[in-house]
Amino acid sequence: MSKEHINLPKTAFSMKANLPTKEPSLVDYWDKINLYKKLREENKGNKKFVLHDGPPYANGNIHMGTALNKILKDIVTKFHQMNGEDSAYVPGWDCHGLPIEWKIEEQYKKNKKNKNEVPVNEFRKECREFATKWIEVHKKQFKRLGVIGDWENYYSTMTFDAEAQIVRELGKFLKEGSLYRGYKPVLWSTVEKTALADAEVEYKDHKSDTIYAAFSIKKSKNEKLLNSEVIIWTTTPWTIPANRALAYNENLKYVIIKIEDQTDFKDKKIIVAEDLLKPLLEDCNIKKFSKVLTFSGKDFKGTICSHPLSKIGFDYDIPMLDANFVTIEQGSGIVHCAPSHGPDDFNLCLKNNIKAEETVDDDGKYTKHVPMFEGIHIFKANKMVIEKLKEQNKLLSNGELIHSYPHSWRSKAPLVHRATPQWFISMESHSLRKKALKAIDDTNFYPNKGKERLRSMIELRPDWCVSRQRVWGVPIPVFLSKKTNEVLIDDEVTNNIANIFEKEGADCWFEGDTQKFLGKKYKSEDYKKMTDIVEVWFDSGSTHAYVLEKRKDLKWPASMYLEGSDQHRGWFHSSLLESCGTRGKAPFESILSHGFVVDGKGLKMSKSTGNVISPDDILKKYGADILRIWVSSSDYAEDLRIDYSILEQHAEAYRKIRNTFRYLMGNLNDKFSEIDFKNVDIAKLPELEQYMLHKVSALNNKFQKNFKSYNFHTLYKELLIFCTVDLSSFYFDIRKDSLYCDSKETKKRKDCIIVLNIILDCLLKWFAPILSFTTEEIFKLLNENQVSSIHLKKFPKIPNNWNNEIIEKNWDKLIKIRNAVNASIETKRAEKLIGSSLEAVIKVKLDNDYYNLANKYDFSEICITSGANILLDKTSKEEISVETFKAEGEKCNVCWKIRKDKCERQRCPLKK
RNA sequence: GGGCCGGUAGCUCAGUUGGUUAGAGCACACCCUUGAUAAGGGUGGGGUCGAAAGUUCGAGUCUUUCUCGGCCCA
Repeated sequence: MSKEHINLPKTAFSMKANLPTKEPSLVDYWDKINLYKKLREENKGNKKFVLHDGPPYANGNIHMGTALNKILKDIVTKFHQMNGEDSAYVPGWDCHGLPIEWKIEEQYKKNKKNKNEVPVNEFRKECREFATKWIEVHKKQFKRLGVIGDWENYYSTMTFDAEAQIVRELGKFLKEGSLYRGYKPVLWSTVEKTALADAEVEYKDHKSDTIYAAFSIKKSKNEKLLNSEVIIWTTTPWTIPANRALAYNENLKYVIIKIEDQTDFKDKKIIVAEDLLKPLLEDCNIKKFSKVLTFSGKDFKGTICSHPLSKIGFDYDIPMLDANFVTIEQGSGIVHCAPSHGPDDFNLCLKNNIKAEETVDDDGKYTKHVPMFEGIHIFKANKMVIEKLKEQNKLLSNGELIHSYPHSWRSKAPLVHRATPQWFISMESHSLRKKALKAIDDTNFYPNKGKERLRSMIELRPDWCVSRQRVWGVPIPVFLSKKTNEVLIDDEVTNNIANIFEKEGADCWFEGDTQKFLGKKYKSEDYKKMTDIVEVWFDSGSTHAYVLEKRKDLKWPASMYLEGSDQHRGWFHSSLLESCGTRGKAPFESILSHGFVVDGKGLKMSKSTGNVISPDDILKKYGADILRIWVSSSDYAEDLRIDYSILEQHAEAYRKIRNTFRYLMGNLNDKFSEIDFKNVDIAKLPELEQYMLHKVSALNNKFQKNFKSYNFHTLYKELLIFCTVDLSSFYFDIRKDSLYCDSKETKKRKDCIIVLNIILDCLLKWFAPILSFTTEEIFKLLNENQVSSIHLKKFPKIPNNWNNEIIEKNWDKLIKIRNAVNASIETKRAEKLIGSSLEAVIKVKLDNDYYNLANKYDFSEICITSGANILLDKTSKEEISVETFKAEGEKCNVCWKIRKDKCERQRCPLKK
């Protein structure tokens, strides 16, 4: 019997995927048919779902984190799209800011160019070109991942309309009065000559000089303290010249000891916290001493010291102030305060009417306010300070300490706190904090823990410093009166500036003509133009204003913001504050945050560890669909592990899914016919088919549930299990007989074909948001003449009557019998009695319950054996017991069953 | 250093309000098949639930401490 007489599967859908070569042509196809535009046209008027893209920084190739983020966004967008919503996605880029500026400066250094000699706008132009270049690179890389979006009309923070709107937004804070000019120590880089944002600071080990220095007590209400020296410890000796106060904690106990060693301090009385005496004695190598007095910190009240360098120009009163930030963790229990060089110091001094002044300039050199040290760089001053203290007999000891210290993320240079004039948005003056906390309450978080995370940050954060002393960004559009030094607040001016920016871009701010910004109302010679720029978090925090509000295809607020969990302090945070400050509400209805990509062991990826995998590596080796499976199958609420063995595993799962599709298509001979689900006469189908449709219905319910809660990894797993367990090893295996051997006209086979069509249809749609390439490859094969896309389709609507719990219950039991049969067959197979299950005949003994159900079914079909006997066994204690025998007779060349008589099929070659 | 989150089979994940011998898929091993064939089917092994202590009749689940990892902050 030749094989032409049976219907073997035939399909053009290859088993081997070849994704790395096939996928790029599908990207081209989506471009060619202009898929994004089609999606918008076909969904016009539908309920909008807007996932607002958090702009990646236009700098450098994408990494796994970016890929994860973009794929997740694309999956969410596609799910909503196929759910029947108008799910617009407009990608954007963050362009201003220090990293790009730094890149250009690096190029200058290479070419021996001096930044200060280059006109500002020439420099800005280069920054703009740099960002533009990377946007194009990113665009290609994102599209390669299968991300569908409005790539032609993307947004960026550096377009003229964005720059203009940022000015308008800032103007709202200015007008309201919550934007104020303050004077605060900020973390300052003397290398980049700028204040740094929190996000721009890295903490790493640094070797610092440490000193124990002595401040003589000048005046005290407590006579016992007189003639003693207060000891302070610091890791920044260079701040001693800026010292204006000492801080103690009134809850601590202090002790006066008299030093008896033969040193400069012989016979001197020093004061330290009692709990820190022991380590201090060791550090300072003090062997002989006597305790003079123990007293409470409260006794310091009103005490005035003199500066240790008082005899050489530092003739200040140094008051002792109570502060609870003083602890016994390290040091001496008394902290030296330089209000210009530390936030705690600054606040304490401010409270006590001690003003911070400019003690260090932009470059890190002491100013004229610091006698003796003027012009010296602070990082070179430690030695001098130590020397001078020694000369003045005020240095108890000195040493070195390696500790965690803030550094610039770009230059890696150590940072300092430096008091500078800065622009702040107040958290309190107009209840910004309160509004933001309320807005968090009104937002849905996926996962829920994000809510607490954002809330605790908003609760604690200080006023928002929005100014930077750099050039690549949006200028802070403010004028100060030369006479009064007051800020000019006039809507007309702000709007005028914005309108000019809209036409010319923000570059014109740095050109000579100041009058054009002031208009006719004010004279340029009366006003000073500010040169600070707006920090980039304000730029990106305002995207909702110049993207969501401005574009007709989008909506405000966004349906969702979706970013890595670090953005609780970043974009989620700044967008929330900006929007609450200007609109009183959050610019998002929900926030989805995902964890970080780590290696297979859960460690963070880094060049030095050598565990970095780039998206490009994966695309070349596996293809984007494997990467997309990795994204969907991982729990994004936690960190996501990736390495080649994990990818290999997902590639294996992909092969199973691909083969499931291949089997479906093969048996349909690539002729897919769209079935109208509503019109399926389900009652007329065989029960197995009814059961499969019930499975489809149940899966659909899970699918909907998991999609709505954004539980993609559960959703994917359900789909995968359906393919492997329900289809491949069960339904396909059983129906192989009918599909291959029955003639195409038989009802049984036709009914099966209907179900195969339905399953193919559903699986294709369900998988489309995840396996965007593979489902499109299949869709194109099945619809050769159509200029369409699987991504234009909607999820299937499953009729309610497909759900059939009675059949489910029954078949769960039948499958239990089937499993028992398989186990029995396996024992005979191990004994080498039989090979294929078709060589077996089974005898199944069942208890009453099982028998009443099972005797209506043909178990040779369900278990794929050549014969089956179902018997009632009232005596046995077991519900199910199975015996397997070797089938006797001849093998039918068509159905491969072994039997003594002719089978029911007409083509059976066996004689009667 | 502080805050938050997390650690369940080799991998990805389930494990309801504490309640029988801790589950699934994949991977692995062995067997079968050669009419889904670089496929398919069957059977099976594999976990002191990060560690320790505690609460309890009973802990993967609650408490404490430790440890490892991640993010954020200093």
